[in-house]
Parts: sequence; structure tokens; C-alpha cells
Amino acid sequence: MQEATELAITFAALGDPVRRAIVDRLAAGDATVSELAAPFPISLQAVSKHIKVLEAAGIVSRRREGQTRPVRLEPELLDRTAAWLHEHARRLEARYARLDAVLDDMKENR
Amino acid sequence: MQEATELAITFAALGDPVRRAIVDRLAAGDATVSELAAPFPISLQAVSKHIKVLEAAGIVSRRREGQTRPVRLEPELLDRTAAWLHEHARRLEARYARLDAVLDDMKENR
DNA sequence: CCTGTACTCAACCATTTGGTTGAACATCAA
DNA sequence: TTGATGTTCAACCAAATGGTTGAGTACAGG
Repeated sequence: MQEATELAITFAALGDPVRRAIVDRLAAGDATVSELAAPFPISLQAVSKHIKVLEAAGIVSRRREGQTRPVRLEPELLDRTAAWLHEHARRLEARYARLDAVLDDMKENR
Repeated sequence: MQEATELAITFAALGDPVRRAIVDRLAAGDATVSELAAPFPISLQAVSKHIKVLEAAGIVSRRREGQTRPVRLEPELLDRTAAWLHEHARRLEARYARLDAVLDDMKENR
């Protein structure tokens, strides 16, 4: 990473396998930092850093709850990112369909 | 990056602003390496490397056409990635909706 | 108040990444 | 064939990333 567009940050955040796994886990429900860290062979601090990256990207939010810091996945950004991807895919498919039509036409009238 | 799941690779590939811009450009139609490199202040070789990353991720494909190597955006992977994101967002929204319903219920019956 | 628990912050290190330049390869055009 | 054009390959470098450990902060419970 190095720049600042929202989508670039989102993708960069999801580009790390540990962070992707964290997001997967959070899709099932909120979790504390220790809970999120448990499955990984890395230190709690490292996981804490990953969560910070996800939070900076707007993918998760944290709140304080006693001495624990539950993390919640925020759907909104994921939705917008999905929309971006979907729009690209849609446009491409339409374009390729038109191309195929032209080619078929050429074949028929040959 | 460091691992191998398809999605992690896809996201990592799209996480770089230059590569995201390349994908944006390709959504409008195929382009050669030089054409893709033109808007950027970096060397042609650097752009060539970026395209290699996108190709390895399965986001684009290259063919030879004379001395030129046109790059094409492949919709399929983008679609699958969008589906992943959308599914997460959908599940979350459903979960939060249920939560809200429960909270409303508690409020009514207080 | 003191101790343990749950984190975060800071300094540091190794590896990866994104860039560079220079040389090589493939194709077209003369 | 020779030279120009388009692109890739290789070696190299600086900066960013992901990890570590050690110290600090915030709250809960005895």
C-alpha cells in the first residue's frame, strides 16, 4: 500500500491471509482480541496490529467492554467494495457479449 | 502477501493503487502494456511487473498480437470475489437485523 | 490498594514489495 | 539483415510490512 483511495485501502487490508481469516471469523459474530488471536500461531500484539489495520480501513469497529475490546465487522464497506467488483465484472460481461454477437454476425454473413 | 488462497491473492493484487488503476482502465477495453503504462510516472518495466501480478492472480490475461501484448480483464474472478464480499455483508446485515428486532422487543415489553 | 487480565504502544528486525536501470528477446518494416 | 519498437528478464536498492519482545495502560476482583 502507499496511497489513499478507499477501495485500495480496503483491498490491501483484505489482502493479508491473517486479516482475511479474522474477517471470516467475525462474520459469525463479534469477538475479542484474544478470541481472534487464539487460532493463530502469532503473538497477540501481531493480531492487535492486524485489527488496527482493519479498523483504519473501516472494515471493523472496536468498542470497550470492561477490560475487553470486542471487534465487530461493519457490513457497509464490504458492500460498497462488492459493488465495485460487481460493476466491473458486469461491464466486462456485457462488452464480451456484444463482441460475441458481432463475431457471430460475421460468421453468418460470411 | 505470503499464503495461497485465491481470495487473498486477489485482494492483495487489487490492494495496490497502480494495479487498481490498471484494472479500472481495462474495464473500458483491452490495452497494451505501453498504453497501460502511459498515465503513470513509473517505468514501463514496473508496469509490466504489475501486470504480471494481476495475471498470476487470474485477474487479467495476456495474448501476443504482433509485437504488442494486449491485456484483457477477466470477469470471472472479480465476480467470485464480489460474491464473497457480498455474502459476508449479507450475513452481517441479517444478523444485525435480528439483533435490532430483539432489542425492539425488549423495549416494547419493558 | 494490589494483582491479574486484556490489551496497546514502542522499538526493533527480517522479508517482501515496488521501484530503478541495463540487457535480452521478439517482431515489424525497410 | 539491420534497426526500431514493444516488452520481459535480472540484478539491485529503499521503503513498507509483518513479525518479535518488553514496557505501559485500563479495568475487575479480592
